[in-house]
Amino acid sequence: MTVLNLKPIHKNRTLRANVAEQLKEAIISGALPPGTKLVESQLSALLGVSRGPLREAIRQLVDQGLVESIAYTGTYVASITVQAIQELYSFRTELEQFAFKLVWEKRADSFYNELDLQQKKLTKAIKDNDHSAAIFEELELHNIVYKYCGHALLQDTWQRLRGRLHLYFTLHQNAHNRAGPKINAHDLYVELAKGDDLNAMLNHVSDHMQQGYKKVELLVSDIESAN
Amino acid sequence: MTVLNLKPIHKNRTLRANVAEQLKEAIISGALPPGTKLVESQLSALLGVSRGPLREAIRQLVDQGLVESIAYTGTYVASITVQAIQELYSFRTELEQFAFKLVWEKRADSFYNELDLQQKKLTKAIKDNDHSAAIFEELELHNIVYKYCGHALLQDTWQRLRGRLHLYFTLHQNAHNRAGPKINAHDLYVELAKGDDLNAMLNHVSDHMQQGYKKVELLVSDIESAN
DNA sequence: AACAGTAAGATTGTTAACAATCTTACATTG
DNA sequence: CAATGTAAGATTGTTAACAATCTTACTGTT
Repeated sequence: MTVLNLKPIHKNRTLRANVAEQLKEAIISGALPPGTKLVESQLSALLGVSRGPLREAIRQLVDQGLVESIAYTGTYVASITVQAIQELYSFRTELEQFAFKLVWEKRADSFYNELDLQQKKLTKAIKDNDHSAAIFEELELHNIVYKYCGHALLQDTWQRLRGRLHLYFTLHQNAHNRAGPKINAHDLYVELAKGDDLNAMLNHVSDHMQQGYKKVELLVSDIESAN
Repeated sequence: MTVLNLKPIHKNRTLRANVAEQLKEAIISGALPPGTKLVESQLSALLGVSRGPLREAIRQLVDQGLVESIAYTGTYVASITVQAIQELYSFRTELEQFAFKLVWEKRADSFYNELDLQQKKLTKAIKDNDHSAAIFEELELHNIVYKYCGHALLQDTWQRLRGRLHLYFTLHQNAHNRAGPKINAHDLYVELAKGDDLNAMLNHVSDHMQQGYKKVELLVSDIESAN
């Protein structure tokens, strides 16, 4: 039999999964801002779904840290705190450094090609002024190293953070009305990821994250002044 | 008003939470071995609970990696694979090193005291030949650094791994019919955690984890030979 | 005998009604 | 008027019946 490339079947067909996907999208796109109360009866009516699968979907988002739940009281889109942002960035630094350490000796052409391809997608989104796409493509670029390092647990953990990270980016962008990723911000990242100096890469990850944090720091001041 | 020390109220009172707790206990204690099919109707009857909250509890365990779910087909207690064990140990090494880096400058008497206290509990459990308690107390000892490092996201991630780790320990113990943690295995760990040499601590964490992995390696061969 | 088709049973997914809890507004009391 | 008690409404938690899907065993065909 010749090689047969079949597309994966979308076994996403449970309502629970669809609802979770839509809710997540609504949150990370900023349509449901932090603090918004998620009333089950309203949402289930809105989505044309009963409360059972909706509740299961909400629980999933709780586990991803995108919503917070208080028993018998309500679930709310997760609020942003200074500490949460700091933690996310510091933790993410560790994860991505670990990922590069793992992937370093395993890198191959497919890895390099995907980096280049993804960088092009990111650049295009920025040039097109498509802020929303730019955020997605930036996360996709960082996703590559996790995908290739072959560590399922690490990738899982990264995916869990990714939603919150996306939300922060979106909020920052909405608050300051432009300012997606800069056009050349990832040139060095890709360069080093294809290069021979692991330590340089690790240091850059650290720097890159700190720069990212500085960017979101503006959001932090907004939050503090809002209290 | 004088200082008022009230115990936290057990807001664990939703069935979902209670069921999740009991199911988790049943799994990590080995009562429900890997591969066991969790039939909702059976479990709900057994627990005297309807399927709604039971399903929500099961979803929670899925997110913790303790059970695996296939839509319309069934949920099963997570199987053990060599890769999963390796990943867990390598990832845990990174997490705990990060935790020690964070806590190092913040350490205070309460931290040292808790280490000593917990080491005593662990030693007692081992002396009493209470294997199950020894596993718990060992995990509690490692839990301390996560508790004191003040990084909620890190602690959360650790908690998520802890269940699976507990399960591996239990399985290993059941398979080889003794061999909880050795009586002095954590002396150096506590010593270094109270000492002044961060690098020595980080190296020891790495060694300690590798020793732990070696121990569970026996379990690995059991798995492989079972296939 | 091997294979495809099919129907019965079991199990998960979903729904809608019911129960428990919380919040809010209002009345009561000192 | 402040503080406490109370009742109404809203919302989450729970249940049990119904629908969709999968598995398995059986039948028939080649």
